[in-house]
Parts: sequence; C-alpha cells; structure tokens
Amino acid sequence: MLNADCNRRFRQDSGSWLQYIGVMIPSSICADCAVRDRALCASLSDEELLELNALGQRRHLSRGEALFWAGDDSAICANLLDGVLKIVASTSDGREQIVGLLYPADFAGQLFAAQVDFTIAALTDVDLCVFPRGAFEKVLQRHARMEHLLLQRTLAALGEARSRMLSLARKSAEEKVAGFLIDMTVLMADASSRATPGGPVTFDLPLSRGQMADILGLTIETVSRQMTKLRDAGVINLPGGRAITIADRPALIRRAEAA
Amino acid sequence: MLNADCNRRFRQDSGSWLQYIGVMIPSSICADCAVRDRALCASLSDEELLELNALGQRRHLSRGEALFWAGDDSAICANLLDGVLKIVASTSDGREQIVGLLYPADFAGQLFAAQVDFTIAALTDVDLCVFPRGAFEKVLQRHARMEHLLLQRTLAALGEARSRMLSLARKSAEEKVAGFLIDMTVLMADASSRATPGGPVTFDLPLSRGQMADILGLTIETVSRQMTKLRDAGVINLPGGRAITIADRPALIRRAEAA
DNA sequence: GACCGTCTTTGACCAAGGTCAATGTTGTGC
DNA sequence: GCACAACATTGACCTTGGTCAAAGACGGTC
Repeated sequence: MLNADCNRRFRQDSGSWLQYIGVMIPSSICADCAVRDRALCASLSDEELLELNALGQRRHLSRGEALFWAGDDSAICANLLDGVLKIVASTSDGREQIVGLLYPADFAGQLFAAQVDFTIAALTDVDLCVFPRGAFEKVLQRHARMEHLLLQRTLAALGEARSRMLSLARKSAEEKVAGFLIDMTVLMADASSRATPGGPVTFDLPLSRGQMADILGLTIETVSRQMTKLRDAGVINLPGGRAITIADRPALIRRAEAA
Repeated sequence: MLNADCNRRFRQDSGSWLQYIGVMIPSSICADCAVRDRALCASLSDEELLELNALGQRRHLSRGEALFWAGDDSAICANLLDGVLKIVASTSDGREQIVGLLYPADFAGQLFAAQVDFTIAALTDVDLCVFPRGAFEKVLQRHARMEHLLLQRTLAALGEARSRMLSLARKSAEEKVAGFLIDMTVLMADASSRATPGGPVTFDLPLSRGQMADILGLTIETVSRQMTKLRDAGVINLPGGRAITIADRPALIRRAEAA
C-alpha cells in the first residue's frame, strides 16, 4: 500500500549520488510518510531524515497486540503512523487503567530508561515506524530542534495527565462520561458531516464501553448506565453499533461540569 | 537573609577579569545556592550560570500563598530552593486535586504556554529563585544540556503522574493511604535516626490530613479513619501531632498492594 | 440463515467511601 | 496558663458506583 511506491521517491537532493540509486534509495519510506510533517520528524530536513530512515522499520500491530509490556527492557520506541495505541498502567493484581492514548504522529516509548513502566498496546489495528531506543536517543542528541519538539509534547502530555488526575479523583460518573463524549466530538470533528454548526452531530465512537471504562476509571456497567441515562434525557442518541448522535451539545457540556 | 546581600552581586560579566573581584564576583548567589548541583542549573558551568544569575530573583512564599493561579498569564517560572510546593488542579465548582508536589531543586512553572493550567501554592514556607518565563526559555534554547535535563525531568514527572492516575482511579482508600505512607518513609529516609534497618521508624508527616486527602483523592475523614485503622492493626503508631511511627513496614507494604 | 463469540444493557444487591455533625486534640498568641 | 483557631477523630447515615447475574444485540463465519 503506502509502501508500494515509496521506493520511487527521493530521487534528487543534496547527496548528489543518491539520484542514481533509483528504486532502492533509503529514505523513500519517509518521503511519503503519512505523518511526515506532524511527527517528531517534522523538525528534520529531508536530508537529516535520511539518518532516521535508515534506523526506522515499519511494523503492523493487530488490535489487542502489545508493542511492549510494563517491565520489559526499554529497547524500542516508535512513531505512530495510523491507528490508536493505549498506554496502560496496572496493579500487581490485575486492575488496569488507561493512562494515555496515542494517535497518528504521536511518539511511543520510554526514552532514557532501562525498563518500560507502562504497557503499550493497540486499541485498533496500527501501523508504526519503530526505532531502536538507543539509536533514536543519539539522533535526538544531535538534533536540538527535535529534542525541543519532544519536550513540548512531553509537557503537553503531562498537562493532560494532570487534568485527567482531577477527573479520575474528583468527578462523578456522569461528569466523566459526558466529558469524554465532549472530548470525542472534538477529536472526531472532521469525521462528522457537521451539517448545522451547533446542530446534532453523529459519529462512531472509536472505543468500546470497556475501553471507555478503562479510561474513565469506571466499570463497563456504569459507563453503559450513564450512556442510557444521557439517551433517556434526550442529550444523545444511540442509533446502534458504536454510533452516537450528540443531540444537545450544551446540555452535554453542562453535565460534564455539574457538581 | 539570603536576599540581603544579593544586590551587591553581578556588577560585571563574562570578561576574564572576574577573578580579581574576589568576594564580590557575580555568581555568588548561585555559588552558595543550596540546590546549585541538583537543580536544572547543574547543567551549566559556573560561567554560564552568570547569565541566569542576572535573571533570577530570590523570593519567599509563606505557607498557603500561591506562586500563581490557574488561568494566570504564564509570566514566571522558578527553581524551588527550600520547602514544598503543591500543583493543584480544580474544577469550576471548587473541587480540588493535588496533581503534583515539588521539592527543593525541582522546577516550577509552565514553559511554552501563554497561560498557566494549574495553581502552584506553598505547602510550607518556601524559598524560590524566580525567572521571567520568556528569558528563561531563551536561556534554555541556548543550552541544549539544560533543555535535555528538563526533558528528563518532565518525562519522570509524566511517569509519576501516570502512576498516580492508576492509584486515584483503581486503588482503595486503604491502599492509597498505606502507599502514601510508604512513599513518605522513603522521602523522609534521612529524617529518621533509623536505628535498626527494618525496625520501627519515626518521623513527622510533612502534610496535614487535609493535604493528604487532596493528594490521594479522598476526604479528610476517610484518611483519618484509615490512619486509625492502621494504628489499631498495629501497623503504625501515632504518638501525637504529625508524628508517625512505622511499626511494621512489611505489613504496610502488603496493605498498599492488597486488592 | 443459523450459530457463536463478543459486546452491551439491565436489574438486584451491596459496600466503600462521602456527608453532616459533634467532640477531642494541638499548638499559638496574649 | 488561658483562650482561640485550626486540625483531627469519631459516629450515624446515605449515595454512588461496584459486583454478580441474566438476557439482549451485533458482527462475523460457515
């Protein structure tokens, strides 16, 4: 697919001999990468990218597969090309909490650590660009702009984690579910045909009830009950499957913030 | 106090004649800084430090005072010299959650952001070294090692935040309190005379019940009840005031992980 | 189209922890 | 040494959300 005609790219540029290599030249993967200008790599020039290209390897994970498990050696890191990954923390007796989600162009992995503290697994089928951690760190060391970008992303992730700490610890089930649905409408903004701005919007939830529960710190049953409650109140519709219609956005927002 | 003689410092800079100034050389503030080699500044040579020294300003906060409030312009950042700061997230209707604590040598503030997302306030009396955010960012830009150090700290903070998300969402009150006490014994390791290794250890909790509740996502009453329960079970003693004796550390650890 | 596994909904019940209120304790300023 | 404020403990009660169990809906496969 995307890879199929990668090999033709990148035929000209500063390394003058490159153009003669034809089909097999190195960085062709990156040139047509879906996230070329949104991932960390965006901080690199086409030329600098060659280095990473040599290190990176495409990899596919099917829904449910793990990239690595908490406690594993921190051997690899990756850019997410397509799909959704979950970052999972778990207690020794098996209780789990999703502590983060990763979307295309996000960076996955734990740098500067011998072991990995959280499991990362595929919530949907996923395509990755995987790097050996050590090698990636060295690239980072040589490219301050890239490290800077990573710092900014890490700061953003930290802020998000802290906001979610507030939700997990202090919000009611109703607030959590309503807030989550609001977040999803924002995230899925383009997925909807968005007829009237402010009017009802329909889209498919990318997550199962169980996954929502894992994120919100609730149980499947509670999530389901809250969804039903919102439907009965006319705030949302559930036409079937994973589909959801936001019928009354202001009401949903109110419920996301109610005491 | 520390500030008293600051004003005499730093009358000249990078020129080689520094050595002739004797006692009055610029970076003396930094030179005798309590956290000189543990804070972000540790990444700078004495010479590079001059630049920061010119920007930084000592500041004291009394217990309860805020460094800034969520929503404020992100105008300043700071190194914590002494005391403990809390990072607080709160809902619009006033529920609060402590989402992080800062100890001496930690960095406080939100870089690369127009506004600040969380309130930072003093849990004890506090001494800070405050910088204008913009200026500090510029220094950061010029010193890759410092930015690297900040990245590492931010990554560590992110990992801690995620671990705490698991606690907040999935652990029982007993587990939370026991786990918190374990954390405190580690943090206060030097405070105790630690007679027998493994034997009972006594120290003063640096936090009130209310502050513990704010951290653990519980109420004051629940924290108090759990403490009483642990005392009645012989796991800890509460000799009075904020003092606590860890009588049976293994039992405490067991309770921190029990389902 | 029947079957099977997975996901979802719903109900009955229960327990953990929150709320409200009263009482005790500690420490500080005068 | 007293008075007061802040903090801590304890009790009675109640709400939220978890647990267990059963039934329904959906999506795929043969």
